[in-house]
Formats: sequence, C-alpha cells, structure tokens
Amino acid sequence: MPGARDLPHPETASLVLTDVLFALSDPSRLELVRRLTQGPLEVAACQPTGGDVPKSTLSHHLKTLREAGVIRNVPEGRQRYVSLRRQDLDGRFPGLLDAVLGAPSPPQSTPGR
Amino acid sequence: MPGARDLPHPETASLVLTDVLFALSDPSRLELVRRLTQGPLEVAACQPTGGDVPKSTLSHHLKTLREAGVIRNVPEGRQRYVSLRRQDLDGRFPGLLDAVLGAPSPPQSTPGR
DNA sequence: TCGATTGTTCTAAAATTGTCGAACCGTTAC
DNA sequence: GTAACGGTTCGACAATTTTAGAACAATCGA
Repeated sequence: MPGARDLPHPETASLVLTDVLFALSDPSRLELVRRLTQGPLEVAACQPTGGDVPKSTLSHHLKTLREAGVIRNVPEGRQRYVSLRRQDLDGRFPGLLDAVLGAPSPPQSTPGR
Repeated sequence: MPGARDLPHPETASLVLTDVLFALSDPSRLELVRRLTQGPLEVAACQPTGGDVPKSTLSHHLKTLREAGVIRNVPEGRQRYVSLRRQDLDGRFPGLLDAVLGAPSPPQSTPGR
C-alpha cells in the first residue's frame, strides 16, 4: 500500500499560538477559514469567491494554515479535502476560534453611499 | 497650545480583525501584551524581560500594536505610558483577547523535569 | 540655557512572506 | 500504457516586515 500522500500535520498539543494568529491574520486565509466552518472543501473549492488565484498560490496559503494547525488537508482519491481542525483548536486554545469567527469580518461595511 | 505630542490611535469601531491578529502574532509583541494586562508601563519598561532591544526596534513594535488598536501610547511628562486597550478590544472583538491571553503562551511547557 | 532623559522618526539593510510559472507526482479514465 | 486531472513543490522575484543606527523632538533638572 504505497501511495501515502499524506502531508504533515502538527499535533494538537504542539500548536503554537502565534503561528495560529499569524495564519489567521491574512484576509484571504481568514475568509477561507470562515467558509470551512460550513464543512470540508476540496482544494479547488478553496478559491476565493469569484477569484482566480494560481494553484501554487492557493496551495501556499493552505500550507501556511496547515502548518499552523488550523486546517487539515487529506488526500481523497485524486483530490484533497480541506477541513477546519476545530476541535483541536478549541481544545488547545479555548474560545479563540469562536472569537475570531464571531468577530466582524470586513473592516467596515460601508454604511452610506 | 504647542506640544501636542499625541500619536494617532484608531477608533474602536474601525479596528480591523486581521490587523489585530497580525499584531499579536509576533512572540515578543504578544509577551508585551501579556505584561500589559498587569497595568500600564512606560516605554522603557516594555523591554522584553532581560532583553536589550534597541529603542527604535521597540518603538516599531509599539507602533504596530498601536496602529492595530491593541495598545494606547500617551505622553506623560517626559515619558510615555503604554496601556492595553482592553475594553475597546473586548467591545469590538468579544472574547478574543481573553482567548489569546488564556492560551498557553510558550510552544510547550516542558512538563516533567 | 545647557545637558541629560525619554522616545519617535528617518533611512537603509536583512529577513520573511506573498505571488506565480514550471516541473513534478499520484490517481483515474481511456 | 498513456493522457488528463487535481494539487504540491521548486525556484525566482516582488512586496512586506524586522532590525538597528543616527538624527531629531520635547521635557525636566541644575
């Protein structure tokens, strides 16, 4: 049983807070994390809404999130499923993800005009 | 009314989540924030424990935190007082600061020995 | 007033991070 | 097999961020 195409994921106990905060500090990565709360996505579906980001760029962001322990990226046949490591994050950093996800996402929602 | 030496601080309502996360994603900045929970500090006291960081470097970190809205930096006579904008942060991003401050700070707290 | 104190700002170099094309690797379809 | 898919990795370059010395600004004490 050869094709073990698994990427490395940090253990829950060794997740580093500042790495998680950094991974979440990028708007496009954070938006993806928000979408992942709805459920796992295949990589192609991780594209920003309507955006057309090169595969390598997207893959790089996924790597940042994965190495910080925010997401899991597992092979499934010919594609990959990306999912939020919610329980792990909640276990190690209680309340953090909820606070981040509950916070107002856009800088401000242009009121008037 | 001359010596208005006040630095700009963003309004609470306009704080941006990703900016806050980024500001907190640096270990030395985060450590400072933790210390600020004890109360305001003058800039010189913001030096990392035992560390000897150049003034300009420290000032730059303070700027990052200030512009993100994490701290307030006000002149007081010849020095300046740095304080955590806890209420503002709690108001805009409920639970975020508590979660960050409650989280394990070091990568791992070597248990045994 | 002069000088020491306390910190910010300016400028430039070093280090990180982001972006993207090209090469590459398993998997599945033909 | 071999080609098409779905994605990661590699390498290079651009953009940010970090670091730090030097210059500068405001305040206080003598």
